[in-house]
Parts: sequence; structure tokens; C-alpha cells
Amino acid sequence: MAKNAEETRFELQKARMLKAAAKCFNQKGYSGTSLRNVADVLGLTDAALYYYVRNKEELVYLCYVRAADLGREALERAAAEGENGMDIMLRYFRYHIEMMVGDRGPIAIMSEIPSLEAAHRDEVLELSRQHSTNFEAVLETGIRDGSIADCNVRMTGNAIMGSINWIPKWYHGDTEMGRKLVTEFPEILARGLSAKPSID
Amino acid sequence: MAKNAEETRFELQKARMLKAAAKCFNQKGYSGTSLRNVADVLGLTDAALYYYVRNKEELVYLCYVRAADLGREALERAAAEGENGMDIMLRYFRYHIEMMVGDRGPIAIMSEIPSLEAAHRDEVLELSRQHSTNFEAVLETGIRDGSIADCNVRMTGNAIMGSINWIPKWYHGDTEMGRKLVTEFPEILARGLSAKPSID
DNA sequence: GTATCATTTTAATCCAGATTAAAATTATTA
DNA sequence: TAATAATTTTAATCTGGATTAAAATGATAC
Repeated sequence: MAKNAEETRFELQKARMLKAAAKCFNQKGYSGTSLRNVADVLGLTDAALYYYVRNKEELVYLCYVRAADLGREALERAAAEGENGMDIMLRYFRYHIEMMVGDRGPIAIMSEIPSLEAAHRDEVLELSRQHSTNFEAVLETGIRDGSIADCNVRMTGNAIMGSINWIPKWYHGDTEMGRKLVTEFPEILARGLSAKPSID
Repeated sequence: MAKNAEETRFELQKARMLKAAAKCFNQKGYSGTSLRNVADVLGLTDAALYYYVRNKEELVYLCYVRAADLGREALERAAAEGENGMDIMLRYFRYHIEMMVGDRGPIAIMSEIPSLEAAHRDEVLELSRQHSTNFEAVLETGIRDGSIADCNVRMTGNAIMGSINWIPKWYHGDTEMGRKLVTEFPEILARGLSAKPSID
């Protein structure tokens, strides 16, 4: 039986490796995690990782591409399902956070982009920039359709993305906190965006 | 004439070094910046840095302590001057951001706390925890005095601190952007906190 | 102006952790 | 089952950048 690319043992193991690496990098930082650390999580030897990636730089690079992909996926799904700007936002927050705290997490914090080699750095920066642009576009949609209050989209976008990107710094897998994150964090972020007057 | 501790050549140079290091660490990450990089900013040789710190770990540690100190200073000043919870918040946002983008900046992002040696790590974590607690206390003050809407203070605090801590990731010294940051960012953060209904 | 202290450099060493090559093991195919 | 391919390990090497010691330079005091 033919397996598609993501079902081969190789691809499954590689995916496991990226998650393990993201976890280590988020917790111990880039310099603080050795390939040995990542290998330990997987029950492998550090040298075995080289069967999947050329070097440590590529491991980080792939973690970041994955992070960008998951962020894009969350935003695209939200945009496809949402009714208006604010609705898309709320969905995006939820989908993205669900990924972070759920089975597909953790998602690597892109703290070390400048350490990537030129081509990789440029690519990740472009993905990152693209996500910001798409996010700002949703803000503008919301402002136009009246669901989101008028605001400086660039700065508001940076503020919100900062809140989200920082989550792995203080969330470390506590299930109860994960539940609250999914239900309450989106509201907190959206609260400042609402165009509707809040009634006491 | 007697000079106080912060006016000696030694202390001035050390302070310059911490700023240079914070700038490098924020831009290139911990692993991405060598002592050579930091020394270059100062027009010194890497070995010269050892006259001021025992090793690279201590350099990071001191950057983090400084970051914590400046954050505390901003919050204390805000608390001393503010009229109510919301007013304290707005002042804190402004004071803290002014430090980041002004002469006292940049302020190091605490991305590598886990890489610190045990005693330093514990101390920085404690400072960090203390700041969070103080911040949450202001939120609670505001909720009690009616200036801030009722909210989950722990999570709201994490959201806001994330926004602030992330600033150095995208702000790199553009003066015009710095001005906007000081004037507009506090409003953006405060918007979601307001207990007052927003009127169109 | 000399002695003393402060600061920086030069020129090595050192080392954790990345990387590699070859061998060993495990899975797959026919 | 034998043969081949995929995966992992063992056991080295390699290396950038941290660290150190001693010498050189610069400042300050007397």
C-alpha cells in the first residue's frame, strides 16, 4: 500500500523530532539545548539526528518553518470560517492557541532567526512577514465591516502577536491552564479590539 | 571629590557593556552573539570584557537583573504617581516603553533564563515572578476601584507582559516608530482593560 | 617624575558540543 | 531465507568561541 509523504516512518520520526526540538528550544533556549538533549527526549543518540537533518541550524530552521505553517493554517482556517473581522480574529486566536497547547504543540518561538544561515533566515523572515501582513489584513477587514474598532493595525498586530508568541514562555504543559488558555485568552485579546461599547 | 558607585569609570564602562550586550542578545540571540560581537560594539577586545564580568553567563545574568530592575522602577514610579489602577497601568506602560526605546534601552529580553547557572536562575526567576505579582496587584487595584474591568488577572497579566516583552523583537531603534510606541502602544494595551463603555 | 593602580591587549589554551565515518542493528522485500 | 535498504550507534575528530595568564598600555597619586 502506498503511503503518502507524511505517513512514512521517516516522516513520522522527523515530525517527532521537530516537536521534541521545539520543546527543548522553548524551554532551554537555543544555546541551552544540545542535540543530545533533543535526542534524549526521543530515546535516541545525538548522531542519529543527522539522519534527518544536515545540522543543528537546519533543525532550528525546520522548527521555524513548522511554526510559520501552523500559524498560517490557523489564520487561513479562521478566515475561511469566520463571519466578519472580529469573528475571524476570535477563531484565529482559538485555533492558534489550541495548536500550541494541544497535540500539535509545542510550537517553537522564533527567537533565533538571526542565527540562521542567510537563505533560511530570509525565507523564515518572509514567512513571518507574510503572516503579519495577513493578520493586519484581517484587522482592516474588521475595521471596515464595523466589528473591530479603528486602530493602528501595525502596532495592534505586533501587540497581539507578542502576547501569543510569548505564551510558550510561561505555559509548560499544565492541562488545566491549557484549557483556560483556549477559552479565556482569545477573549482577553479580543476585548481591546471590540468596536461595540462594553456595557456594565 | 568622591564619586558614587555609578560614576566611576569602571561602573560607567560596565553599564555601557550591559547595554551593548542587551542589544546584541536581542538582535542576534544568545548563541548568535559572541563576546567578540559585544566587544566590537564597545571598540574593545573580547578579553577585555573579563575585566568586568567573570564569564558570559554572568554577562547575561547582569543583563537580566538590569532588565528586571528597570521594569520594577517603571512600575514603582507609576504606582507612586498614578491616581487609580488604570492610571497606574497607563503610566507603567509608558514608563517601561520609554525606557526600552530611549537612552536607557535596549532592555534585554529574558529568553535564556534556563541557561543561567542555578543560583542566578533562581534569583532572576524570583525577580521576574515578583514583577508579575506586582503587576497583577495593580490590575486588582483597578478592578476594585472600578477603573479596570473584571478579568482573569493572571492571564491578562501574561498577555500584556508578552506584548511588552516582545517589543524588542520588532523595534530596532527607528526613532519615528519609537515615538509612536510611546504614545500609542499604552493605549492599545489599556483598551482591553477599560471598565468604561467605549462610545463610538 | 616615579610609583602604583586601573584598564586593555596579545597570544595562548581549553572544551563542550557539533559533526563525521564506519560499523552494527533493524526493517523490508522478493 | 537471503539480500537489500533503512535506521541507529559507536567512536572518533573537529572547531568556534570561551576562557586565562602575562605583558603592555594608560591613568592617577604623591
